[in-house]
Amino acid sequence: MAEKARQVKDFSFMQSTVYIEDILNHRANDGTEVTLQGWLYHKRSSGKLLFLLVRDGTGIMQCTLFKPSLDAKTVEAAEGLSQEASLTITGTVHKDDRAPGGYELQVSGVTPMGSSVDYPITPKEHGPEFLMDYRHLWLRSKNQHAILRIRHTIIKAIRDFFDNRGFTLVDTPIFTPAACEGTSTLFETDYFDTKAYLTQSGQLYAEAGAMAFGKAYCFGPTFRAEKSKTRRHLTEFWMVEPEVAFADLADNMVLAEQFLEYIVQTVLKDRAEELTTLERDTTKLENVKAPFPRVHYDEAVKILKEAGLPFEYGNDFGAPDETAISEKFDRPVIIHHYPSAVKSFYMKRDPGEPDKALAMDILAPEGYGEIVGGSQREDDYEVLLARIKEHKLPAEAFDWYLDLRRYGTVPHSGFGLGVERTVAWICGLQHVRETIPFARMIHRLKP
RNA sequence: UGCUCAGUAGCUCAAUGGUAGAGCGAUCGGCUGUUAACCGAUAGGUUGUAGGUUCGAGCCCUACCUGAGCAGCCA
Repeated sequence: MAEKARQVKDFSFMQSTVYIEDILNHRANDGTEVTLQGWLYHKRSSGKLLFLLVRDGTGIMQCTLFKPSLDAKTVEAAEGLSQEASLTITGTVHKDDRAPGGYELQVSGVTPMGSSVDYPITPKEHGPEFLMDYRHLWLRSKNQHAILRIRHTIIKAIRDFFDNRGFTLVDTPIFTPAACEGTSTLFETDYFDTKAYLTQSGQLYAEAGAMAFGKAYCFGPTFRAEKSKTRRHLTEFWMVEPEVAFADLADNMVLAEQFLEYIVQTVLKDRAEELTTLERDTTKLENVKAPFPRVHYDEAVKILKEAGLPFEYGNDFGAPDETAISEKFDRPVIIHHYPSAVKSFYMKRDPGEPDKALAMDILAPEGYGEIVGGSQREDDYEVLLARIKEHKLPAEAFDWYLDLRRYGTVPHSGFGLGVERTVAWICGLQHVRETIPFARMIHRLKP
């Protein structure tokens, strides 16, 4: 703890202010006078006592005023504060078990800053639609703090994982000249009198990165214009896509399972408090350790048949199918060798099973569905060109992509992980809309 | 786009076809230890829109608007 305190001190840049987390983490001593700057979270009174709950983004501190021992002006200022009004408050730190967090501030002075009249979000219940309308204010509440801090940790874990393994970050473009996969509906924009589309995947560019750096990854927003209205879909979401030269499907699966294990174990270690706030049952997350079960498509179909689900061999799995399969396992499950017909043009087919692609998806437990999709890529120029034509894609748009096969082609593999679905799963949320600060959905472009 | 459901006070919700209500929030008052405090009072409504049935519609019917859940698409 002392080590941590020193570290924070060294990086401090706010000379005049103490943060609430400093007090709660015992970095400010009992009996010292401090000044906090923050917002009023809640107010309660009991006769001559006034309790102000002040938040500053790092924590919540109960501030206590005994009215008779303060001047009238200070009391008036404190009583005039409403929910989410901003303030500067000075007082003495006291350890008190009756205070939430074990510490409170015995107030000597209050200076109101910005007023807050009729703050829309009250401490009681609200519906999701109302809260999403006030998302810019909803971010101030406790559960949203927990979710977005976990998101922050997941994103940091993603970067650390690849950075520590010698991957190079290759940022891929958001404006693209054509569909990456040719399937999804894309957002179209006017680009100096020609059409450009918002990217639905950085993968093709990440492949160029892998041929340049051996191990590369891209990480950025992606866009899908499908009119999806489910708890698993956003029109704008973040995806990380590693791509590795000389890696085959088996290597790809090992990378993906180690990656997911690292993310989940990092969150369990660094965000235990936030998971408690969200009342997440962490026993199911503790299981997330490699190796994950590997299930061939044919086996997965057998599981569905045994479960009595109506499923036609050769189709891709629907959401209820994915749930049924994932329920059979206590950790994420890797499904591989999907029928080539239901997968993208760039996925290499297995020479031993020509109707199957060297593809793999990872299904998260507890019904959270597909969080990873990946494959070994087609590395043969002629085959890839034929596949582009089969899918009726404009070959001229892919000339640069074909160059990757023309000049020193190698076997290579990669996958994409959806950040919001991962956050929803780890946090145990019902809907991905809370996993990103400002969600974009078919009926939501604001705030 | 299809199926299902919903729309009543600022918010969350009640109200057999028969006088539109509660809790929270707001405002005022009370209480020296509150923990989503508690107690008392006050204000707050064109029941999503338009039409229809009926002596009478928040409730029944039709259309429309808005949104949600599920499906498809996918991460």
